[in-house]
Amino acid sequence: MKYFLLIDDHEIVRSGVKNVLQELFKPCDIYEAKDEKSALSQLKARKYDLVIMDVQMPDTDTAGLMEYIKTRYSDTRVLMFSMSSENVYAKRFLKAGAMGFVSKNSGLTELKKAVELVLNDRKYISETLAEQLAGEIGSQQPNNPFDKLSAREFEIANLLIAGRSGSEISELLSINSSTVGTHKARLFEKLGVNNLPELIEVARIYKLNFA
Amino acid sequence: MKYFLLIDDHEIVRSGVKNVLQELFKPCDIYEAKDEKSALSQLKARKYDLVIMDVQMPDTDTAGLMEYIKTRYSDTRVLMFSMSSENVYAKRFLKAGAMGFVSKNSGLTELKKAVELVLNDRKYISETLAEQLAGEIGSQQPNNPFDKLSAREFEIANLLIAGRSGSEISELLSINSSTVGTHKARLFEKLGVNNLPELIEVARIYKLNFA
DNA sequence: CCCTTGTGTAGTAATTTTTCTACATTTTTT
DNA sequence: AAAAAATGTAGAAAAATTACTACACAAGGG
Repeated sequence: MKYFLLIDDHEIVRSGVKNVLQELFKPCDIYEAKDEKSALSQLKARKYDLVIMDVQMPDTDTAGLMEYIKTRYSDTRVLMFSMSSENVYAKRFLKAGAMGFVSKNSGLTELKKAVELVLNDRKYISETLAEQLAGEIGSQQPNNPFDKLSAREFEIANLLIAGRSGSEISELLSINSSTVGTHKARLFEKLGVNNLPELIEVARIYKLNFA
Repeated sequence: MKYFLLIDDHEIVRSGVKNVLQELFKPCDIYEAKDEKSALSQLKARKYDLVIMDVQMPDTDTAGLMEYIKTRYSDTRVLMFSMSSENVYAKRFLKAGAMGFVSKNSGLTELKKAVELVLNDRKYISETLAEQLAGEIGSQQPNNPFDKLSAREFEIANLLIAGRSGSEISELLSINSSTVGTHKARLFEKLGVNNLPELIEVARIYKLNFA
């Protein structure tokens, strides 16, 4: 008999995941929590084989909650689940001890696979994510991707986030605007983002203090 | 026998909604579409009593799709479904002819109620939304600056926030990129912002959801 | 020490975006 | 209904950004 805990603020999503699990593991108990508070009390109530948690929930520090579960209930596996395809989240949670990461795009088949693997104490990550992570994980990577930036790149990242245009930055720093472009491309590459909103998102995730 | 069509890019959500519908209407046929293309072909294949569609799907002009359904299949009711709790979308889609609007937060009970009402050709809006709508009627001015945007501007604002470039938007909406530029300038003006980060910030403040 | 890698810097060409202007429709106001 | 304002659309020109490519120099590893 398997025990599951679903932590997600959307009842409809919980319902969807629940059906998948019930179909997969005929005899199983599935508990639900719609916020941090109920998650905590559910965790206290019994032991779980697997916790499936949404990465983004309002008013909830999901990263913190995950780490709490890992320390407090170390033999409970955690599978993170995201409605957004942001791999940015994935890296962070995997490093923090999650056993797997499933993004919304990855349909039911993938969810099933992930659950099965994780229950067998094997990690699960999607193929595309695996590729991106290859080499990165294990090696001593800074936990904050902004640490990978050079001083100049970091400076420019901040200005970009503050809404400055390339030409403004070029003037402000007295360098050619092509140079700004080069720095921008390199920092985007290092952070694994493709556009400004993504940069802002990553900055937010890592609590980069920008004015 | 009722015929339903679920249009949502998340398989898990479709699965969740499907279960609710099957439970409510024992004999019913539920078809699914994960994108615009399959939605169109499913629509052509048979008549539906109700289409339930997610407001935000990648590479899909959901507003356009909804209007298409309303003109092409006028007796098919459309219930919009949103992963975000925001009324901003609701008002727009209701105005454009949707029979109801359910946000993801509003659990299964509310979804059921909405489906039942709409199938009886009655409109559905959530209580909280009704309150806000009522409040705005009294206090002439909109409490959300995004209400000042036209449908097109709003659409483009969302795409911009989602990280789409002008040229991508121009392709998606099949309009000239100059047109996108014009809309962008006008919506920036209306919202009083000067650049993308500011737009994102305003959107965040007013809890405009974006994927 | 030399060689590889990372960083700061630009030039040029190709694209994209911005600015301005314009105009036909809607929509609103009077 | 007539007039005025807002909207959706785009063309042309100007400006900015991106994509490459290149190169000097500093730091680190062998």
